[in-house]
Amino acid sequence: MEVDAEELAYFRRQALSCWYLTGATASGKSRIGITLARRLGAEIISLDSMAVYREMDIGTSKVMQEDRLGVPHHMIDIVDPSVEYSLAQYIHAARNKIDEIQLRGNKVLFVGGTPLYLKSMLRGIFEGPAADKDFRMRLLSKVEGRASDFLHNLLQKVDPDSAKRLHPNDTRRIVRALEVYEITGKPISFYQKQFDVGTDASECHVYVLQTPRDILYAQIDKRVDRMIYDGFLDEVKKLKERKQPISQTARQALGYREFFDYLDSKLKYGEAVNLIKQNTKQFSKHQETWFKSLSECRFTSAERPEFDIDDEFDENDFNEELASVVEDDDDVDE
RNA sequence: GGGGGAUUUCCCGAGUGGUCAAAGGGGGCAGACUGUAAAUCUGUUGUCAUCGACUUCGGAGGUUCGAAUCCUCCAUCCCCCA
Repeated sequence: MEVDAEELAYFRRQALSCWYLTGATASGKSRIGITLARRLGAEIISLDSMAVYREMDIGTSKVMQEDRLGVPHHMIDIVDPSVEYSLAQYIHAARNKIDEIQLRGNKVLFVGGTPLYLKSMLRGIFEGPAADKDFRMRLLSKVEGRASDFLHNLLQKVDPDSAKRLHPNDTRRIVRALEVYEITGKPISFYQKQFDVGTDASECHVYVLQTPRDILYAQIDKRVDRMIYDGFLDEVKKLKERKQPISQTARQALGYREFFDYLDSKLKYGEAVNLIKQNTKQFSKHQETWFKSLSECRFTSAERPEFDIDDEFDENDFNEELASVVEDDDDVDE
């Protein structure tokens, strides 16, 4: 369970050999990504915590096969919605994909907007224990009727560093920290600290598409309306009617959780739709905060993206092709 | 036409004489974040400003040392009786 420095270095090198295209939701990553991938001769690995789920297409804005213009996409539709997919599973699978693609002689372009996955790809993940449901149940059953800082106090005893770092109300992280300590005998802070060192943006290819807030918000509204027009609610109904219920993780995806609440009569239809828009905007802000905090990121306008590609890359060709792709996309008939 | 109830800071909503720039929630703004992450958690949110000062609780007056809170009139909305 020790962190192997050599292994860490290997994965860093591997991660930095890839390209990354990210940005807030609805900033146009997918379209630009396909064009960029073609320029680079890259295959795309989706960097998205929800696109891994099958049967969740509309609400996750998956790029459908016919729109991929021949660029292979990976890490999409790889698990059943009943599965609790996790960060670590993603990272392990993505690393294998990188090897696979590079062995084929292709480059790798990550495209997606899950910032935690981005950070974990770039900086690594510790080989800690998986979530332990039983442990968590046992722990939480002890909490009943205790003071609100009960868990925090427990953590204070075994892992003061983490206790200091975590707010007493941050139950989720406190539980995880206790869990790691319980299983490994070592504080989670011991494992985590080596991943706080970033790489300078000039040494990697991590591009963040930026859109002015008001424009982005308008795009979000438009996109949500489009999803609904495309049958988003039916998609959610089907998920609700499955014999095998969808996982907690999948259920909390934006748009899905609001429509589930609508279907459970906890929200009126209009309320649900407005909430989807609002929550999506909040999410985009959250993403923005993440990107700002990562030293690896280079920011470029989503309107006219610029990438640092040396070999015979023609910016004009790129923009032209990009324009044609975007055009195809936007014909929303009522 | 008569009787009753409302009007609070961006929104909802507490507050019935001082401890009120005004609870709580939402939204906004900012931040954290490594096995649930499209999740979760935190800070902040009248104005200017260092203490502090100034302007706010539909409007206008009044009572009081002191009012979002009491009185009068006006405006708007709601309910009940005609």
